[in-house]
Amino acid sequence: MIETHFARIRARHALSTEEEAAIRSAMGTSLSFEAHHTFVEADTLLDVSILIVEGIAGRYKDLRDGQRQITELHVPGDFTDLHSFTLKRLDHNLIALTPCRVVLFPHAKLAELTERYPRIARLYWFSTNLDAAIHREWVLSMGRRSAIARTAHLFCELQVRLSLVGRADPDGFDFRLSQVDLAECLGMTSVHVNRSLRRLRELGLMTFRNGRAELHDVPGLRELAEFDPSYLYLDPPPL
Amino acid sequence: MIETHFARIRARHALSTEEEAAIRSAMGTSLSFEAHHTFVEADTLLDVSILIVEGIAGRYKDLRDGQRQITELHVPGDFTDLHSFTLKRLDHNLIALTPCRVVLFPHAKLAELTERYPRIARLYWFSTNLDAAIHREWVLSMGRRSAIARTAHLFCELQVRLSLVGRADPDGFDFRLSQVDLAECLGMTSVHVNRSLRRLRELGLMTFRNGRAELHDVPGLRELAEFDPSYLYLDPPPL
DNA sequence: CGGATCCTTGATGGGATTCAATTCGGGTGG
DNA sequence: CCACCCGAATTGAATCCCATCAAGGATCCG
Repeated sequence: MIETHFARIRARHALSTEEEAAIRSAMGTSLSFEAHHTFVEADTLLDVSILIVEGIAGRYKDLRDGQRQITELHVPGDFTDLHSFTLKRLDHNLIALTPCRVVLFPHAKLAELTERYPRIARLYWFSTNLDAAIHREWVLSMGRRSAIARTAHLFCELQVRLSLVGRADPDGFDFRLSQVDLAECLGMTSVHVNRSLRRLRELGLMTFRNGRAELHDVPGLRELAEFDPSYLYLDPPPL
Repeated sequence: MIETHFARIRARHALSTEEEAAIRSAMGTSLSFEAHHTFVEADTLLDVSILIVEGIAGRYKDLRDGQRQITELHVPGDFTDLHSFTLKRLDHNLIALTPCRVVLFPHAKLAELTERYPRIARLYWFSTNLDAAIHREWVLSMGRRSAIARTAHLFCELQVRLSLVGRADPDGFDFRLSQVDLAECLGMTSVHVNRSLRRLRELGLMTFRNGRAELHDVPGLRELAEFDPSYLYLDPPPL
């Protein structure tokens, strides 16, 4: 059920079967959310962290006038809010962008787990630091990349992250978000997302249609986006 | 010497004198950096984390054409790269934006410290999660706030963070960055930073000149920026 | 088949960049 | 003491990327 979680960890660090069993024993309730359901609201006190088993979720913040910014996407195997273990409440909301199945990890169990296994504590600390690295790359995208490069970069990132958990091929992946959702990730309007996607299609780099991304020219896409996967820490020294 | 660090921690959590002493005992060498010196380069293997004693530092990434994006600013009392303790190398560079005095904390000492004092481990985990929260707010700024609101927001954030360590009054603070530096924080050109600052001055909200920010109307500034300090977690439940 | 939702495209406008020139302030040395 | 210089700040003009506004088209589903 949470094999994707172990795949994600093992893409970066060794994990013993004992550690794997310990993590399993910290699992709590399973739940499902419909698409577009905000399942955690900012400022709510939390006593569980949520792991995605299936589906795509996002962290987002709104401005008064209704403008929304998604600050990170989550794929199967990701904790959406492991950081709530130390923060206790979140500064953002969590939404299911597609139908999602999740597993809850009670903070009390995580406390036991991380105290008994300091190495797991470090692995999970690493995991939240990886989220921060993704945030930094998004700050760079928003601040300095053009709309088309930013769009390309997002798909490059997703291709890598989804591959780790067996949800992408080298040349494409299912991704059932609307162009409005993408716009909220990319800090632009859905109209301009549409034009950027058209441009990427015309350049022969990729198509995104009917909830599926086809990457026709990954090197070209990465070149345009200046995508360097090192921020995803796929080859870290042992922890 | 690292009183600002304890002030920063105690603004959010209790810290016993024993814990304080333990942290002190993990201190290593002191160093000074000149302004504009990049003191950590991306992808270098690190075995120390760096605490700022005096000065302003920044995390930044560059694109090929030389465009630079600063993804976070650091003030006295901050670790610039506590996350290198689990990441081992960084996905970004660290630069002294003003002359800086720092203290090194060897990772070996941090490992001892966090294993002996699990609560300190949680406090430091919290600290890196706070960096991520700041990143998220910057993503929102870059993606959805106008140039003037983004500029105002940055000064609101700095006023709060500097106040915690006694480096700001309610109505202003020293801040010896150039408009080019600000542009690299804000994802815009220095020309437009200049125009945004003029607008803020004309609106009677703040002035920034000669390395000093004067906040004439903090409520007005916060209103314009839609600044809500909750992402800085100044009132978290006990850890 | 009608309605909802999402996608697509065109026309127009505006906020930010780009390019360029001028001013300002702080040093430095003749 | 002042001419000179240099980096930083300031301002104007032209341009461009992206947003806004608006209208049609596609797809799906009850």
